[in-house]
Amino acid sequence: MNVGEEGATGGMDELNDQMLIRRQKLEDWRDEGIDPYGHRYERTHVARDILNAFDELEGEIVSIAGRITAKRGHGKASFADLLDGSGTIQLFIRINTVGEELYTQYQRLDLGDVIGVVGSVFRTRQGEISVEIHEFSLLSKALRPLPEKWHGLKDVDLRYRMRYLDLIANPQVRDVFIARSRIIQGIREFLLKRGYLEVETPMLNVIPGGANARPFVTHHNALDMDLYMRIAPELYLKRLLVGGLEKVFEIGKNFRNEGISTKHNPEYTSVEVYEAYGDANTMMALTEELFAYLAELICGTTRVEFQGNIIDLAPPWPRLTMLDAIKQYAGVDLRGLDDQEAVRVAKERGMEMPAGAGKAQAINEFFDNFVEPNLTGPVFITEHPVEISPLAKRKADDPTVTERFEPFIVGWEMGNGFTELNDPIDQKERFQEQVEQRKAGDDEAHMMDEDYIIALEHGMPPAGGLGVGIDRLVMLLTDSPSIRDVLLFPHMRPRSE
RNA sequence: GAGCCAUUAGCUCAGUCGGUAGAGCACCGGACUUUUAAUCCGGGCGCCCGGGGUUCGAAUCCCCGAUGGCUCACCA
Repeated sequence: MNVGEEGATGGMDELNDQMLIRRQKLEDWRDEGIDPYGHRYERTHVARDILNAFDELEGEIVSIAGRITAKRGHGKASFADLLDGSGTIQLFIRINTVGEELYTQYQRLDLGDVIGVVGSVFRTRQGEISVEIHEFSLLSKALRPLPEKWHGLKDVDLRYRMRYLDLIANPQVRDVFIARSRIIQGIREFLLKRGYLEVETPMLNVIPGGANARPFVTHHNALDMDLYMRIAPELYLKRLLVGGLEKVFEIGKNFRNEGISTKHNPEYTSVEVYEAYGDANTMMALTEELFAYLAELICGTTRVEFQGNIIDLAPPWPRLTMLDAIKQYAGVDLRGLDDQEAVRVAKERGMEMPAGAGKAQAINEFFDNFVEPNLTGPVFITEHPVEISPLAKRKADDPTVTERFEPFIVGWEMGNGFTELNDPIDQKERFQEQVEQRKAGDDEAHMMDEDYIIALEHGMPPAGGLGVGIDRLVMLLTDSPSIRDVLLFPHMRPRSE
């Protein structure tokens, strides 16, 4: 049995009393020659139109449609609430106006039924803008009851598995997903306006690249070969830079075969942006402007409230190198230390360092443990060690670190960007190091991508690149503490037994 | 993967010391022609997450499992 057959549902083969009664009503409609699953319905207005333009519409005949979410009967007159895509409006019906037959049919309607209504706009004694029903059509008979009207649907398991009920019962949930849509639209408009070209690259990869992550494996039957779901679009997008598409971006899903948490879902949405002849600084400026633009768009201000804290996204954001950040938050200066010394200091501070670990790993550990949680931000963390940045260009005056940056806000890494490595020989060596790490058991290390090296060998212009996790951005701008709150259908284990 | 917590009616939740199941909403019957968590009268809901065990007796105690949440780990 799966959830579609239990929980809010009560089972396919076990109909509870309410479901039996609704099925009986379905037959009653059919017996009267009425198809309880109607067809197209011409609407003149949605609920919000009527509420907004009452002065012009008072006394007018309108046609609306939606789901009945409440009924308040008074004998020979009744009220109901009708929920459509724009909101809720009250319905009113009187036996004097519609006659006994239609009134009886109205009384048979259940909460959850979808109806179309033709009626007149008026305001009740209590002052509520309403539509008095002249006639109505049953458009869809609901065979299962709605969640409770006052407390809504609270069970998080049901909210995620049966998101449609969540959307009906909890209006603020709808607002989050409307905001999500506007954010993605905002990103697209922001980039298009600046001359970036939107492209699509493969999600089925022969070699997954562009990130350190375990991929999902799938299989192509006709070719009889395994393929990987992409973990990032990066290497394809940079091939486009080689091809002369100088400013490109892609919005889409990435798939990572990793743990699930309040900040991680196996499939998530990112935007990646590349600009030829730019560098990390170009992309940091772009990031600041983009985030500030989106905050204004969604929140009306760059001062965004997240879980009680105010975060000001107005540019410019401070920049802090990884080593300076560690010095500041951990009180340890790793600058000038060699591998052995750095590892020793890390161990002294209680971090586990695997055999063969060097300064780069020590820096990474210090950063994760002491720095990251403190980065309320916004702040750009820069100059990551070259070992953990295999696609980023080395800093001109220090080849041990890269021209890389990560925007941090509320302690989360919101993205990643750098001056792109366009030296094919250096890139090949970096891949080779990754392959060694893979052999040593790191299944998140990169694979060798010869085809990508060949592309670089044709000459890729110097460029800046940026990736932003859109889900986390939506969390930030909608004050949502869990990634599941911004994914319509977050990944859930199937219900067994 | 580990720890903690949760799972009882369609939904939201109570359930005492282990004595065999309750409330509100929803539903059903009745009253009510401007209510809005409508109101009033009457009614019955159930695989107490699943499986074992202890016990005369288990929603309750013990063990195993499932799903979810949080924290940590993993992970950008």
